[in-house]
Amino acid sequence: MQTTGDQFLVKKINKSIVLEKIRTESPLSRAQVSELTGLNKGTVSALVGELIGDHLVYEIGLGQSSGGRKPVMLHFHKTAGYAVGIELGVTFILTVLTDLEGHIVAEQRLPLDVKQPDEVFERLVQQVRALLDRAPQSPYGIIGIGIGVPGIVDASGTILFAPNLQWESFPLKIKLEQEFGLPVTIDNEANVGALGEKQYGAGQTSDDLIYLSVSTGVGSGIILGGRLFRGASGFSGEIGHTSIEVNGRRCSCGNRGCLELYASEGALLEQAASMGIDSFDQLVERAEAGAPEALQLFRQTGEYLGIGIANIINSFNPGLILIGGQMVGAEAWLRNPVQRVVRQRSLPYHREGLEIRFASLKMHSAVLGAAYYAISAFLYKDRVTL
Amino acid sequence: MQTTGDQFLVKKINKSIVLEKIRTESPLSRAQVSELTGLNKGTVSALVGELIGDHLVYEIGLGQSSGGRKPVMLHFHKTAGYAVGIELGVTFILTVLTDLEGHIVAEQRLPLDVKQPDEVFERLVQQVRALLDRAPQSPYGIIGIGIGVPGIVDASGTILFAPNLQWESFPLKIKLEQEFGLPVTIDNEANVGALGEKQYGAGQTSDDLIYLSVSTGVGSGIILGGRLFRGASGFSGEIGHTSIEVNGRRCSCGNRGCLELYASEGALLEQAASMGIDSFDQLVERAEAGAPEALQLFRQTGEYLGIGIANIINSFNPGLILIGGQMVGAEAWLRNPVQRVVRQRSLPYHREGLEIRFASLKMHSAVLGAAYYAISAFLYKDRVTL
DNA sequence: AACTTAGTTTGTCGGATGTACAAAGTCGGA
DNA sequence: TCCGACTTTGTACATCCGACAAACTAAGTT
Repeated sequence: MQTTGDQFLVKKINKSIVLEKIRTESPLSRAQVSELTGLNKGTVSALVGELIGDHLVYEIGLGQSSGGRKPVMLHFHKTAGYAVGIELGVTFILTVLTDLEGHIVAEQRLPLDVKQPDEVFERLVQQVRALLDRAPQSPYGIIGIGIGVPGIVDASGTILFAPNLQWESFPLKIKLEQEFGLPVTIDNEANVGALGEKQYGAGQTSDDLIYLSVSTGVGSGIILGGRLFRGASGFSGEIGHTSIEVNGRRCSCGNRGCLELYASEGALLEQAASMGIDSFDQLVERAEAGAPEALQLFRQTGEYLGIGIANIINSFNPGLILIGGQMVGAEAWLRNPVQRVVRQRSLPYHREGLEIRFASLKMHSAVLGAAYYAISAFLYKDRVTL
Repeated sequence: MQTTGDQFLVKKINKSIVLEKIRTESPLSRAQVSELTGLNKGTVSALVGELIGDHLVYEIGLGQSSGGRKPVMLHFHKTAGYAVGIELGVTFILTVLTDLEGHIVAEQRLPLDVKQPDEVFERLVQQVRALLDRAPQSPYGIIGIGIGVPGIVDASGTILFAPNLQWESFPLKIKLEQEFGLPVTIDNEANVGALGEKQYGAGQTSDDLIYLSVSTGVGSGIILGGRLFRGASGFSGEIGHTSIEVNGRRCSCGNRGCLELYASEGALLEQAASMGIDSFDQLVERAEAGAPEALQLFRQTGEYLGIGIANIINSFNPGLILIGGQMVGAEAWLRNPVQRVVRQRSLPYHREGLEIRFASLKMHSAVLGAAYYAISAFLYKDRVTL
């Protein structure tokens, strides 16, 4: 039984449209909203009235006249509530408190030296609790918790498998909801990163974008037609485990020649070990100092990354590719080799109108995406998009 | 200015839902439609009344009573109009006339020995004209022409590039519309093939499926969330030109180690040449006779295909992979190697709930998909889906 | 006769729309 | 500087449309 149409549906649609416009393009007057959306002036008036009652919109005062009565300018009420965004990393927990526009009002980073699920969960809870204490008063208070994790998550919010944490079947969503009594949204780190960049970062211009999260491994978040594409079971985007070398090295996943064996932080450090380097930051320092081996290593990584990206371009024909994760720190040395290889290997028509950029939120793509997840779940609870 | 909601939108949505239900699950009574859709009985009555007035639904008579008044059974009026479906191949033009349920009522196949755009276009027009003459009388007559082509098509219906036909920038849609004064829909052969299998063939069960068209090259049609995904500019699905071998052979596309150099009819025939074989059918004959070299060739092709498919699975997490194109003729020898390699190389969670099948419409996937394109454009002109 | 099921009719309700209008401006000319 | 003409903003009100619930008719079964 699918969603059918009735008057309530119509109202939900229109109210969402009005809120969305004000949220993304404020300040706006009622008249401008009517103009921009095509909705009747009276309709806009009524809906804005409700949104003001909902504390989601407020009047900021009079604007400039353009030859007639002065307009009443409307703003999105970004402090009507706050969201918690979490990135559960392999070696850290990053938590932020944001307003409804995704501005960070508090931030905490806790290094992680343990991996046991229950231990980690306890620290996670502590972090969130500390953050909640710092939340300002607001009409709605904390509206939800969003979290990105380094693993595969099913529809019920259970982490099925997180290789780098060595977790299996951990019902994180349910446990967090029980702990805090707040709505919890959870997804793969690459998916929330994609969402973050699309909403607040370098991805705002494109509706068909692929966010590549290049860290220990290579994951991706796929946004098609403006929406996150999760695949049939919610596991889409494991681009790090596509094979680019039929008889390449064996990967822990069972496949051979996986992209992330050649183009990831893990692959990079493995090779850098022979140079006596054991962290990404060290390697970046060397490159900054102009060490040829370091530069060569980055160039090679960029080239492999370009191969993976060309494959994505030919398959998906996205409008934008965003490179994120740890690897954004090496943008200076990666940019050219990536671009060159993509130019060589992708199809000409696909390349037209395509952009390749680096994530602009840097280390915050995922936390902000996670927070936005919670925010959009709150703002558009029963939203219907056409 | 986006689509906003009003009463007309509601009606369009509901009318589409009712028609869709009757079209796909007839015979149904009004009461059953109400039950299945969740729409009020009165609403269904009114909408069915209109659909009957539109000649799209008719009453077939009384059905079985289940303890009360006998229901009036409704049927989709599949002969209210006819659609033309065309597959423009490299060596042939296949045209069909179908009713609105996609049943073929007339079919023509013309071998093509020319490639010049104007020549081909002329023959195409002749074929269509001959088909139109054979169309039965019906309330709507011919409702549209759908066509699948072996190349890249832009949003305006221009064939930008068709390598195997050696065409560039040919405005096929506009020319056909001028010629026949009928609505024309046009898309890549793999995309219409995907649509055909999804609608009438082996893909009816899945909303996230990838149709692999394995013929001279390897293309794909990607259906996500029940809709065809075209990419940012409409060129998605060139999976044949994803690289599976970094330093593999050069491909005409500029890339190296492209999948279709290893797993396509073209690749197969190239290798079969040394056996004195120069057509796909000959190779199949040999395999049927049990010739070890032929069997080995198919096995190898299946293995490479499996590698490409594993990459697709890990990237997209589809619910179903359909193998179509010429290669369906070799299902018997391909099935096992493909399955084996996919089992070895795809991620376990992605493999769960995934099916790999061969296209069930065989050579008709594309024509029927093309016809369905035209049919759905007619039935759901201003449809809005939620 | 009592109960079921199918389908229609009728009145109600919610929400978008168009029109009219009041409020509050701008602007140009005397 | 003042005044009248015109603009723009936002609200009020009557109307229309379509879904819905409930009552009702029709036609069966048990």
